[in-house]
Order: sequence, then structure tokens, then C-alpha cells
Amino acid sequence: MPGHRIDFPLYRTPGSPVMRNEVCQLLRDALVSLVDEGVLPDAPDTEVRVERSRGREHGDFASNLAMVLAKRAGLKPRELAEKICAALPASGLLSRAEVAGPGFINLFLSPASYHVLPGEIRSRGAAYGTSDAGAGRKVMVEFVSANPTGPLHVGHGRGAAYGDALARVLRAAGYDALSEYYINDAGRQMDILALSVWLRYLELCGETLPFPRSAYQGDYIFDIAATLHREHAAQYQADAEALFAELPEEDNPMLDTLISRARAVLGDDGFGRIHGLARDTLVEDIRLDLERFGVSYQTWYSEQSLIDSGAVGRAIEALKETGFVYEHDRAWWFRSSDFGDEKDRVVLRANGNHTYFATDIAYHRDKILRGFAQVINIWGADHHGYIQRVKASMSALGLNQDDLSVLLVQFAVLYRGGEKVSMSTRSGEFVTLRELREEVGRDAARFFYALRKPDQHMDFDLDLAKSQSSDNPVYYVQYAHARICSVFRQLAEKDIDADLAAADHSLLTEPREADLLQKLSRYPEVVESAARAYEPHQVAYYLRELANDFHTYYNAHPFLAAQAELRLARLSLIDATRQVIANALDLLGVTAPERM
RNA sequence: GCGCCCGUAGCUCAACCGGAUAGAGCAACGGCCUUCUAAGCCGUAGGUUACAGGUUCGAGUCCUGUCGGGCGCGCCA
Repeated sequence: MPGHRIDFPLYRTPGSPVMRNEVCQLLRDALVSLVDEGVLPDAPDTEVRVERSRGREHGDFASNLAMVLAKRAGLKPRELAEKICAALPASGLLSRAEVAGPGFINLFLSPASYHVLPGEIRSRGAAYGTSDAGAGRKVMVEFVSANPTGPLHVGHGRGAAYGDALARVLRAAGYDALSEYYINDAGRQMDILALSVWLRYLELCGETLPFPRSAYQGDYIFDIAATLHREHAAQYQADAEALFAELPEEDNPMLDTLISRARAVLGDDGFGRIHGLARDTLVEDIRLDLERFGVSYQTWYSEQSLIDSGAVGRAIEALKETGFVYEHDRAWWFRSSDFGDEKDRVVLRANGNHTYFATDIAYHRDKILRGFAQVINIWGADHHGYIQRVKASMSALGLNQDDLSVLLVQFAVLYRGGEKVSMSTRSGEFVTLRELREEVGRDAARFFYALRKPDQHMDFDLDLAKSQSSDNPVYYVQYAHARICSVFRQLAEKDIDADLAAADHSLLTEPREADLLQKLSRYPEVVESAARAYEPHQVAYYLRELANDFHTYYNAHPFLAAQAELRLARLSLIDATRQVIANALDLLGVTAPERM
């Protein structure tokens, strides 16, 4: 269908941070003019939406605005589209607008908009792609937060890769994002951990004992026990025979009995020191593991500190004051079913201890009180049942439950040699994040995770991720970066003078150059969109497209052999490409190697 | 049983809060290295978007139901 075409005068060349937003503004201006002219009845509250066109023939941007507003204007979509086009203010950004299909408005960027791009990318450098879309809003991203009772496994890896990339993307899009790890260092699991260490320590002291099968079995328990033995010799030794005398046979009562006997023998002080040693060792181990995975946190927030500071007690008191808490069977229940939860939940148990839920209430209350406009929790999919009750507690406390977003990360099913790898923390039969990193490499692992939407079930093929072949998508992107660096090394060797700032980009007339420029111009929009949707995988897919455009260009046109002026323009273009690849890879926590 | 997430090419996944002809990568087949890194490029083939209805100018996307998969439903953490 032939489109109606309108040409604009070209009078300036703005360097726009996010082009799509600029285009939206032009359409908004057009709507205002149409209201003034009486074509539209009132100031339309319809959100102006513009998307990147799919195909080149549809221009750079497309809007369905006319189709949305046609009914209100009493016009056919195509007629309204033409009026909108005619009302567009003059701008150097666009060169023309067309009406096409059932009433789409296709917008074409001006050549000048493209020609300023490589220079803009070069001058902004690592900052190209960042914007102030988030307007400095304070957001918290809390992720991983695994119990410090053992090493992280590959399931945590997915949450780590996702959470860290999300935090980076949010920062790039102008949010004030803080990464936090919530250390679950209170409760029974930690007691079992301390007990496990102590029992292994007793063995080192020469005691013989039947190590309980439901205690922690991992090698790291021996390591911590060895440290304890090295630093304190037999200071915490006790008679194992007495310790294991007349124990309940069932796993849980047995462990609980052992824990209370350990406390009795060692005193709260002694037990607490072993507990603290185990905790600190494992938290430090996790911190190092994540750091080597390219993941770092601003804050490590201790669950125990919430209890010690009285925050949990205060939160329960605050909840009681709302009247949504009642006593039943000597326990205190929160009326969460009043807020959409399936049933009411216990916050204070009959034995006087608070539940895990109680600390969660205190923790989320604390997050909001710390002044975050948006709190993002990244949880494993097995925790989805807790979302409603936590949100319920926020509502009950007078907080806005929409300030909390819980994003669920589905489990990755591991495949090795074409077969499922079954995983269970207790049996010790699980692949740790450390193993994955050492076998696969940090970059491949992170990119592999980044390629998947978090709420999508994921098959993680270990053999593929481990492979150093081209099957591995991360190399495809990194290779593009390395190739560009290589070109510039050749340039230096051949002693060719290249003042990129003097490049004349109007010489870039090849279709593949236009494709590459267009892709580069999209990058800030990709970052903004990934941040808004909490979907860093958009960056990974963008990278693959960008690398593809570059490789295609590389194969089709020589850079160094070209005539001097053209060579300069092309070098400027691929230098800009290199910068954008590096920027985007950084958002995913992946390095951009200069050679491969 | 109830609730949440999902179902797209042989496989693994995209598809910009409903848009134009549903796209990549593997795997398959056929081409491209005396020239800047072949970890690359180009081409061919591959689809009733699980199924059935509904909403509207328009549905992979929203609603209802069915089937299939994952997870969750403790005074555990």
C-alpha cells in the first residue's frame, strides 16, 4: 500500500539521549496542535506510544496513535494519521513521515541524526546508553540471599546473574539502585550448621561419634572444624559418648536435642563463637564466590541484626496495634486472609518464638522505612507462596504493597551428557556455582543466564556452556569486540593516521552501514526498556543483533583498505560499535576482551 | 483439591504494557578464507504460536474452559 509522504525541513541536528522519547514528544506536540485546530475534541490522555519499526521499509519508528484515536476524532484512521503527520513540528531528528497500512504512522530519522551518532557515542564513551529515565528514584534489588549454610549452587547463579544485571541496568537508566544480600543467619538451620562444625571438630579432637545423616555433610564443614581446632585446640572438646547417649531416633528431634546439649556443654558463649565462626566463614565464602562471578553488593543485611536491634519486636507490636493480629491456641496470628492471602499466618508461636514470617515482616518494613521508592525481591520460584502474605503485612502496616515487586526466578534444570542432573542440597549432589564458574568461565555462565527471561523455565546444558566452540553465544559477541580492537591494532602497526573526530559520516552510504548506525541509535532505548520491564535479557538479545550487524559489515566491506576519507568514517563507525558492545556487555557483567 | 509460573520451528529461546509478513541460535543441506581474526559471513529448508471458544478494526500477547509441564500449600527455615 503506497504511503502518504510528508517532508520536513531540516534545521538542526540534536543529539538525543533516547531518540524514541524525542519522537514521542514530536507526536505529542502534533496532538496539541490538532486540539487547537479542533480536529481532536480535547487534550487526549492517551499515552503516546512509538515503537521501532520491524522492517526498513517501515522507517525507523512506527506509531499506532491514529488507530487508537480515530474513533474519538470521528475520522478514519488513515485520515487522522495524515493530519497528525501534517501537524508534526519541524525537527532535525526526522526527515519524513508516512501513513501506511491500516493507519500506521511511519517515521524516518534524518540522515543527520545518524551522522552525529558515532561522534556522540565517542564523546559519551562508557556513559553512552545511560539516561535519566529513572529520575534518580531509590530502588533496592535484593537477590540470592541464600542461607549461609553451604556453597551457592547453580540455581543461585541464575538469581545472581539476573539480579546483578538488573541492578546495573537500572543504574544505567537513571535509577539510584542498591544491591542487597539478606543474610538468613538466624534460626534453626544455622544452629544445625554450628552443630555440624562442632561435631567434626570433636572428631578432630579424637572423639568417635556417629555423625548424624541430617547434619551438614559437605567438605566445607571439615574446613571450618579444622580452623576451630587449629585456633582453639581442645578448648571446646566434650565427651562424645555422653553427648550421644539416649538420643531420639528421628532426625529432627535428634538434632534439636544435640543442639541443646551443645549449648549446655559449651555455654551460649562457646556455642555462639562456633556459630559465629561458621557464619562468618560461609558468608565470606559466598561473598568471594559472587565477587568472582562479577556480582557485588552495597549492603549485606543480617537477619539476626533485625532481632538484636528489636526491629522484629517493634514490627510485631506495630502489627498488633493495627488490630489485624489475634491470639489463638496460645499463638499470635496475623489476619493476612483479610488482604487476599489463603489463610491467616502465625507470627508468634505458642512457645514465644517468632516465626520466620515475623522477621520477614520486619525486614520489609525496614526496607520501606529506609526510603526506597521501589523494593525488588528476586526469589526462587519455590517461594512464590510467600508473596501474598508479605504484601498483606505491608498493607496492614499502612504501607503500599505495590512498592514491593517480587520477581520469581524459575529453576534451571541442568543437563549433562544429554541427561538431567538431579539436585538436592542435602545429598550433596548439586553443581555449585563455583564449579560452574571454574568449568564454564564467568563470562559464558553469565551470558548464558542473561539470555533467559527469569520467569521462563530453563534448560541449562552444561556441555554447551562449557564448550569453547562457536555454539556458545557469548563468544559471538566478544569476538566482534575483539575483531574491532584487532583492526585498530593493525592501524597502529601500519602507522595510519586516524583522527576519528574529523570523520565525515555522510560517506557511510552502504545499507549495512545504515543498519549498524540504526542499531547503535537504539541502544539507549534498549537500556531504558530493559530497566522499565526488569528484563536485562533484552540487552543480551540486542548484543547478539549488534554483533551480527557488525560481523556482516566486516565480511562485506574493508575498513583499512578503503580510500582515506571513507576509511576514517568506517573506523569511526566501528569504534562506536566497539564502545556500545563494551557498554552493553558490562551491564551483563561480562568482559569485553581485546583479543581472542 | 486449591493457588502461582509456563506451553512458540526437530532442540534451546525471542517477539518492545494488543499491531503490519511470528524472528534468532543450534541441528540439516548448499556456498564464501593469496585481502582487516572463518570463534565469522551469505543462502535453502523448517510454524494451524498445546487445544477449543470469546473480546475488537486487529490476538502468540487480554478473558473463559480443556490438556500438558514446573513449583507451592507447616506454630520449618
